[in-house]
Amino acid sequence: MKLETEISQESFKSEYHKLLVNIIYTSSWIHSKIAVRLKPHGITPQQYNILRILRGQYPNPARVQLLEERMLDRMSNASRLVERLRQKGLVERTVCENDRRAVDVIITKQGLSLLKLLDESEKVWIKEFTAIDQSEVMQLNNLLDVLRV
Amino acid sequence: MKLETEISQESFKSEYHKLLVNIIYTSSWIHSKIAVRLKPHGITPQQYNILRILRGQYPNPARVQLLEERMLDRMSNASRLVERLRQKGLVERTVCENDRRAVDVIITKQGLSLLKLLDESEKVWIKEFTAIDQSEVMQLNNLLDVLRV
DNA sequence: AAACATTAAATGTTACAACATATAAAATTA
DNA sequence: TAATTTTATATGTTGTAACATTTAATGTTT
Repeated sequence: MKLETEISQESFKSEYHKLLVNIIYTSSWIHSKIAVRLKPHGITPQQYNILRILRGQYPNPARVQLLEERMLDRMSNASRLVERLRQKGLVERTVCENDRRAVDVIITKQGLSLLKLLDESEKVWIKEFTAIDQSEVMQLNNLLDVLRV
Repeated sequence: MKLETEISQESFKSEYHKLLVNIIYTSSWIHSKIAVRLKPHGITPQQYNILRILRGQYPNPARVQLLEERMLDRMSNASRLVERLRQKGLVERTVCENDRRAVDVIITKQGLSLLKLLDESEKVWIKEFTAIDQSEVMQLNNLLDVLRV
């Protein structure tokens, strides 16, 4: 749907100005759709992001540092997110043997089976995007990569 | 820059999967650039968003409800944002005469001149996006509108 | 008009982002 | 080796998102 309609703004100073708003708006649109899909499973998009990074490393552990580097939103809250996931039994934390400052985080069996469940729901969900075809998606990906210099 | 490099993820299940991540990542990239630009002026991106909506209505006031509808992030925190802006002297709140449940919010002279200042800094900032040309920006805008069915 | 429903805004709660600071362990240097 | 610096993580604080509930005013119904 046209951005102008969705946020009731008649015009933008330029197509560049519109693009910035369009990307932020679309991101928040996608984010909320993902949040709704995750909600019945008791995790948030940020926690989901962490779990997927951990699955990518499995069966090796990942340090908090690595999680921070790969998260979509930069910050130093990874240790708090890990703690919440630990309380839910989805990850385990062990102080690293050779470097006792570091913490090894590993996804549990329970975490892995939750992700498996969510893979299925994602498969169904992603089919919603039928309005846009494969070549247009590739164009979008390329243009976004160009935008971020 | 290529998304895969930026978040150290070698591959995606599909271009569609990549697109979702790409949009969220790019949005957070833009958001943080805006936040940095606003910081010296003591306001946040959300407060900036509210001020611009109010300027669009000026010299008429806007109700909290209208702000909520037009904000990029949906929620019911508009009244708290307005309160923060009021404390900074950037907006004024008056209980509406004909409907005493409603609140009229109007941007102050001080708010308007802050926006004027920020318009200048935006002009400079937006020139950073030279990697992408006008026609590509229009393509991106159209594709994002198509994506959001 | 009194009872009930609706509406506009405010407030409460949990999780998170961004940023600053603290803590403890390891690495480096004097 | 003792002192200093760096590194890895944790914690504290402010502002916000998402969601639920509350409060007060207005509308509607009987």
